[in-house]
Amino acid sequence: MTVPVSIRDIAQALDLSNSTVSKALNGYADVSSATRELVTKTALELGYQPSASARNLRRGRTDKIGLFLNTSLEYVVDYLSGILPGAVQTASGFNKNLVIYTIVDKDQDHLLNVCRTGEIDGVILFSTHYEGATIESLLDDRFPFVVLGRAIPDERVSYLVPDYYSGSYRATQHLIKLGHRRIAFTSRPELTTANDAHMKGHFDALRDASIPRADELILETRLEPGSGIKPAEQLMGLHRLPTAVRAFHDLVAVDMIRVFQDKGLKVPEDISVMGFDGLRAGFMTIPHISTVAQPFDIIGGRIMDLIHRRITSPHAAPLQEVMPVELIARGSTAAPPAYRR
Amino acid sequence: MTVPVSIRDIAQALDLSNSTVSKALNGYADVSSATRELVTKTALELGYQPSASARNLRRGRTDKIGLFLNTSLEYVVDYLSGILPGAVQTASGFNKNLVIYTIVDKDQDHLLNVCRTGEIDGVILFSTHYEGATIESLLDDRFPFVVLGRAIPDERVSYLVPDYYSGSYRATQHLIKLGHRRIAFTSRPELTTANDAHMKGHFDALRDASIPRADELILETRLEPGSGIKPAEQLMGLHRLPTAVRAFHDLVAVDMIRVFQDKGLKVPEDISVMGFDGLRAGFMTIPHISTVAQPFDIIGGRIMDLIHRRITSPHAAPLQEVMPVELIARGSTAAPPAYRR
DNA sequence: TACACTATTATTATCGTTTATCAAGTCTGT
DNA sequence: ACAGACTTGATAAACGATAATAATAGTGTA
Repeated sequence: MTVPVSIRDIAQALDLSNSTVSKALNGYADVSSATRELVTKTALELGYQPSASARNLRRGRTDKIGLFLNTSLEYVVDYLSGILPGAVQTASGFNKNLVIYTIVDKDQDHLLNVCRTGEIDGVILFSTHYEGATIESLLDDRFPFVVLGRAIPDERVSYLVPDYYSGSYRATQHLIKLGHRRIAFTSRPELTTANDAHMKGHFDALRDASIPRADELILETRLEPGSGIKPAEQLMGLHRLPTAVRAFHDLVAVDMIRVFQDKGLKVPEDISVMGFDGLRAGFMTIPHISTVAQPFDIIGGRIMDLIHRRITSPHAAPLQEVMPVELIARGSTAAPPAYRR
Repeated sequence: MTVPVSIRDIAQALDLSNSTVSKALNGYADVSSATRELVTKTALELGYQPSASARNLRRGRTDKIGLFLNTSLEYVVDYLSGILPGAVQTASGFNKNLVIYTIVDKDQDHLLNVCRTGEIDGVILFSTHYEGATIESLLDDRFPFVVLGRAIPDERVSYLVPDYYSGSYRATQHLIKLGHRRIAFTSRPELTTANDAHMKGHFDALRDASIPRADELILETRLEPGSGIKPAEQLMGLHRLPTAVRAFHDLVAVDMIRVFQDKGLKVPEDISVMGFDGLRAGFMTIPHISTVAQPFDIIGGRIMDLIHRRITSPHAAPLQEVMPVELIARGSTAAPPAYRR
């Protein structure tokens, strides 16, 4: 059993040609049911399993979907954890498996090289891992890919994106309904489409409530760990504190809450903090973070559907989907303090 | 670019044989530096990437490590999420990647079949996914594997296991130090080695504090979602409630806290709840769960080290390692209520 | 001049499948 | 009885890389 049994072993055992054995095992018609039965029986007896490498080489596919993970970005790790069960579950329904590669910084060459080795049939691109040129290259190669978390204004690409605009609108609206009028916002300018939608949702909600826009309340943040600390400190330095903050995502909210609490502010009594995405990290603070949750369980399966579609019907029009999000009020948001309202 | 460029294309372009090209690219000595340079240059120009399937077939390995995930077990998903960053990070250091397969129930045939196709070079077995016979089969096949989370009393197998005994001892000791003497315990009899260690740690701690053992306080639980509900309800039915409970793992603790709070009990004022494992789920309740944390970041990398070692030096003695765990007191444990002490 | 030796490149077999093409045998129908 | 169709199976050519072996040219030495 140590040395793997090949199709040839079965053929020799039964004095057949290996093509016949192959056909018998793969359900071709031009094999008598008698031989087929014989072949399957001995295949089972010998513990035969077709060599994946040989089969892949011949068939020109591997039935594997790739996904690149930048392990230094806590945000991405959390996000991946959320979609993983749905993704692998759905993939296995297609007889496909998920391969997880590491990517350092935005090593596009590495990503493209992996795709070109043919070790995966398609790739899921996290919005934070690729650049425009990469998409062009993949399109050139006609390599199947889908983008997760960013809307690409190009009809040739398939993507799945949460409804940033509506989520952002409702998040700010939630704060306004609680009575807030001085609401800070953290943005990530380099993530253009997501950021634009966030901003637009926020400002539309303000406008609809006739709240004037205050530039001092717009701060920048990044995706790296600890990226909520600086903007929180900046806010603390304002002569007049906002009564609520919209964090760009839950990890930023976690950082901000820690900073506020360290400085003696109570959340939500003194200041409300609203997160985004619905990461598990939103539960790590006390109080838990009010947020706009992406439906991770659905997203995982759906992104797999999309990539599977790209692979199996490359000529079908790419799908571009917007996922509805859900506002979840937890403990980090409440009415503003009376004295500062 | 659409059609992949093979080693033969380079050979033809330079009027060389493909073996020379192969050698040039793989750093063999018997190639003149002039040709080597020429080859690498045109390889780059043509965007050549060696076919993974062809290479795998010829080399007899794939540089992939497999891991099976039962997506219906929240516990396992949480655990995997915890070790994932460290695992893929370390794997990429060995030039290996992680493939995630789904497993339904304990489909051992599926697991073994995947191993026999040769699509992975080794496999990481979660303690919850395999059976004794599987280990025997893998040993027969001489297929590299390591077990995560269970101590196998067999010198031929490599495993990595948290220090259940010491962790359990310290968890109970922590409660005793807070003043508890009536401490309930939930066990999972079917997980023999882990359970035995848990039990022994618990009872040793009780013995060392001269606390008599009370059988009514030992309850059974399972791994499935919601498995903490039943034991919590059983406890509520006792004529005399314990002042503290040791949950078998954090998810059980989450369930129990919910049940207690639903019934009007305050945690930790009325009853303390101690978790185990240090899953992220421990943060989902208010208060956060006191627990004994496994060092997930280290475990992920270390389990990769172990499987890598099995693969590269199959004749070296298998390593069996016990990971130190850390007691983390959060909000779910406190002194017992005075009136029930 | 002949031979050994080195350095470099070519030839060819091989990994284990799948599949296009062929060949042989069995029926069917006129 | 024989052409033609229909079954069933065999042969051999890929897939693209690697590696063992062979071949060639060039150099040095007796």
